[in-house]
Amino acid sequence: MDPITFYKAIADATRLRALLLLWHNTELCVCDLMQALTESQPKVSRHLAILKQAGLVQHRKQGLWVFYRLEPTLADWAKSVLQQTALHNPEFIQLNLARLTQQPASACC
Amino acid sequence: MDPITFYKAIADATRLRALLLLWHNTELCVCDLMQALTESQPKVSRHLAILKQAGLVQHRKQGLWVFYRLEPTLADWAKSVLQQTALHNPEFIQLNLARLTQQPASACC
DNA sequence: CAATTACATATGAGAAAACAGATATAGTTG
DNA sequence: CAACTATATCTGTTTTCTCATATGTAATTG
Repeated sequence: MDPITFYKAIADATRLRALLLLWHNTELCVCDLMQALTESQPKVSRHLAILKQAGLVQHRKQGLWVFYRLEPTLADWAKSVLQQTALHNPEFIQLNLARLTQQPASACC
Repeated sequence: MDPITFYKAIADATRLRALLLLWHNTELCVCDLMQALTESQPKVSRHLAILKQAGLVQHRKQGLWVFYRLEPTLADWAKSVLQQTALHNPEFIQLNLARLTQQPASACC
């Protein structure tokens, strides 16, 4: 994993929030993320595509919807960076996490 | 330290390389970095200004030249991120480090 | 079963904004 | 004045957003 590719990918609030939500929840569909991030569908979809392109997430299609999760083969140092970020910046995703747990996972679909 | 500010700052090859060089060498002047990075003076200077603006480095003026070092009060998680990056991506700064040690520190000034 | 409708997601186009680089120049210090 | 560093300006590139539309799948209807 090239560090610049990695850092460019996470140097955006929408993308970093999405990643940290996936760090907390292992698997989320696009509509979950739309709700948690309160962002439009095309915006979320596009940013997820960027994360996938960069090799940070993988996706799985199930019927009508698509579930994303962190790329399990992500380099350990990159995982560690995400973990540090998640653990020491709780306020950064607090609201988004709350919006997620208001609804049981994937209740939107 | 806001994570987006931090990651935007390091999501650039020149800036990340400069930071990692400072991680290895504690203190370097602009001309050291110019040599190690083989980049123009205005380019190095401008990127250092961005790093300083983001709170990642501090600088000290001594006579004619300016020495930069990592901001010592940088949040621990951010330091940890830089460390992970430095330790697990040796090839990323290998050449730059070599160019640095060819000359004794600040031999350029 | 065929056709239609509804739904979730992805993508394309175009405009606006942020960014990076080069050259020239300005400060500052000795 | 000479050396080192910072900044201004212009230019070309990259990002990002929004709106509209396409794709693919499920459910419904006749």
